[in-house]
Amino acid sequence: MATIYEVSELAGVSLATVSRVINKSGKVKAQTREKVEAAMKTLGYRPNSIAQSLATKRSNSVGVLVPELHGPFFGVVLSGIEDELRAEGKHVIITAGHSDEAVERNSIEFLSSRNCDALILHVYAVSNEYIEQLRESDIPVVVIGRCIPGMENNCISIDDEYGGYVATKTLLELGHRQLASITGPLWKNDGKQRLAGYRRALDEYGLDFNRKLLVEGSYEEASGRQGMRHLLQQEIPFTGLVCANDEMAAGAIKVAQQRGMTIPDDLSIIGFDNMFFTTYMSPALSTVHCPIDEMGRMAARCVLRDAYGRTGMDIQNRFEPIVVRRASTIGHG
Amino acid sequence: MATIYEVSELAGVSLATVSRVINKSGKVKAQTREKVEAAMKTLGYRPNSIAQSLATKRSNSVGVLVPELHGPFFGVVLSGIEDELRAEGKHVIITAGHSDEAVERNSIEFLSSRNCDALILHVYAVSNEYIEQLRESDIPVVVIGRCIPGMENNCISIDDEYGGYVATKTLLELGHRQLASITGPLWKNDGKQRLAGYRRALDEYGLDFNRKLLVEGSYEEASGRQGMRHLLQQEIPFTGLVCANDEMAAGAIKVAQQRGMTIPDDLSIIGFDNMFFTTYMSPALSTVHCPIDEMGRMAARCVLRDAYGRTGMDIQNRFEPIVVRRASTIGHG
DNA sequence: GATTAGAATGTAAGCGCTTATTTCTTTCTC
DNA sequence: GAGAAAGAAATAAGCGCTTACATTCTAATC
Repeated sequence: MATIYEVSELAGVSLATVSRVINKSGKVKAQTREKVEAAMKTLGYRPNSIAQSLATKRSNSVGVLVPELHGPFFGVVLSGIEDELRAEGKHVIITAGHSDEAVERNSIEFLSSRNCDALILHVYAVSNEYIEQLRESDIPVVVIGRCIPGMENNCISIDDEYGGYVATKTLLELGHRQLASITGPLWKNDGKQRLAGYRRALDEYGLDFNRKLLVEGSYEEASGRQGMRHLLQQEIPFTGLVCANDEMAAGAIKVAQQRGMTIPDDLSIIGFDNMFFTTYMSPALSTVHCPIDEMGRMAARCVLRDAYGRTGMDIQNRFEPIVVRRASTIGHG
Repeated sequence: MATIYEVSELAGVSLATVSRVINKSGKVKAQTREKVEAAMKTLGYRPNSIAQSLATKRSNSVGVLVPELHGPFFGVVLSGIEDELRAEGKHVIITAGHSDEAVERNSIEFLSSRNCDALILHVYAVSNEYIEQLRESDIPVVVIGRCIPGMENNCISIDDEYGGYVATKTLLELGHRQLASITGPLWKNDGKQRLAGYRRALDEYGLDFNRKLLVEGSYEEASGRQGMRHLLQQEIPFTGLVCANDEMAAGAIKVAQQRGMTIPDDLSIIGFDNMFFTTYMSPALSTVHCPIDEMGRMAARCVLRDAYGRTGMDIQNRFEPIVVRRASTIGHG
């Protein structure tokens, strides 16, 4: 690969001048610019961005840490991020944290030693303190899916409590009074919040919260199946089921149907996330829509603002989920 | 961030020595190594990998280009790649090519100017020649989902023709004789190949290929719905449907069910890819399994071999799809 | 035509690290 | 204990680029 030196030689100008035309910085006569451009072209020159980074202390890359790369959720987030960042010529370096504290920390160090200009973190295990500390270190950080007090402007989150609330309320308004729920992992903030919303809605309707009609899941389809089996075993009748995400709802439906139940006639079910596959299911799943693509974009914009000094961008930090009613829920009584 | 210089100062040794302990290269007395390590620790030193890259001409990062970041398919591929590469301390830089020639080329240049040590490409629009040329340029390239003659060792692909063939044969063996198909985009190689397999199976059973029972889809769910509507309009009876991917199969099932058909009693449907959501559907979708996670891993291993000189790895370049029978297919006649 | 402000270009010192080469220490042999 | 060989550490030259500062042009002014 040709270097800037060869270009300067061929064009008969100094390194500095070549650099100026590359970066469109400083003044350079049209005529010399053309000479330089011609030389770059004949040499097939492309600036070495590693060298640029070293000299400018900007890597033009932002590190992204998500729990998993596969699965329907994070792809969408990444997609939003990449789109927005790429348009500004920034690179995206990705790693997976696997919701494990050690792996998450390790990934973060990995990314920062790579001189990322900023970090976008969707983490579960690492503490708020750790993140605050990181932020003080110098590198701009934006957090997805968590709202850390004191750094609201750098967090992109969704109101999970409210989501749990409206999901539950939807069933309640349909007349259901005996509800069950398969929650997310309760050590994860979103799982906890969604459950809190569930309970608030029950409270509001003056209904007792029955511990036996609650199972803690893991957000995976298998745990939805398992949870459903467990609920059925209780032999306590229920006509509505609130699941903390769509995959678990899918699992629950599967089990219900295997047991000969008809959804929604025998049981109304609502999920959470509004993943693309919810419409493929039969019945199509009612769920709570989360604008995750949008959240990814917003995270990218925060980075643009904090690390690259862009201004005047529309940034929304907090999102409100909305219910999407489909065929898996129906009126009762 | 502390630099190597500060470390050398604090430890009272030269830069070279510090570098040696960082890289575990060359001989260094245990005693001095400890001094250096202590200094690194008290300074919280982490090597600047940009500078390392510049000096070694290795960026320790590999560029990955996939058609899309969202969607159930590529996340899995990425996951396999990241897993394998990360374990070796390599970074993954991702971009999306959106199956558009200009965007794909642009992405590739973007990645190579970033001094990636290798490229993993899952492209649709760019030509084989372009890739061959790229490869000659100097940077190791591995291609997913395409088998380019002459660079078989750097391609990870699946036998789509065979996949189309066995999918179709599955229905045929179940006794279906009137088949329809919703294909992938026929300008994409995989779409074309799957269709070829479909036709081969028909041939083998001495069945005529009826153009009217063939619709070209786009791999998206909507096009599955549309395709199904179109097929139904032909008013030619068919009892089996082969879809070139699972999403279109989901769309087709949706429409069939809306029209009051029962799957699989009225129509057996088979998909392709074996995406995770196929088991969420009712009936669960029969499909053709493609080991895409595995393919991602293999691509990563090729990179490890070609760019980082690792040896003795198990690498499989060509994969064979296998049918997974579920509830959406049933015997006929 | 001398003066000079401003534009255009050049010079050279880094950015933080690696590594070939050189220099200084040990250790060992006879 | 001299000399050779091996081992440990230091020196210094880059890697390809940016940029503050210095220098040289250019053209406008009187």
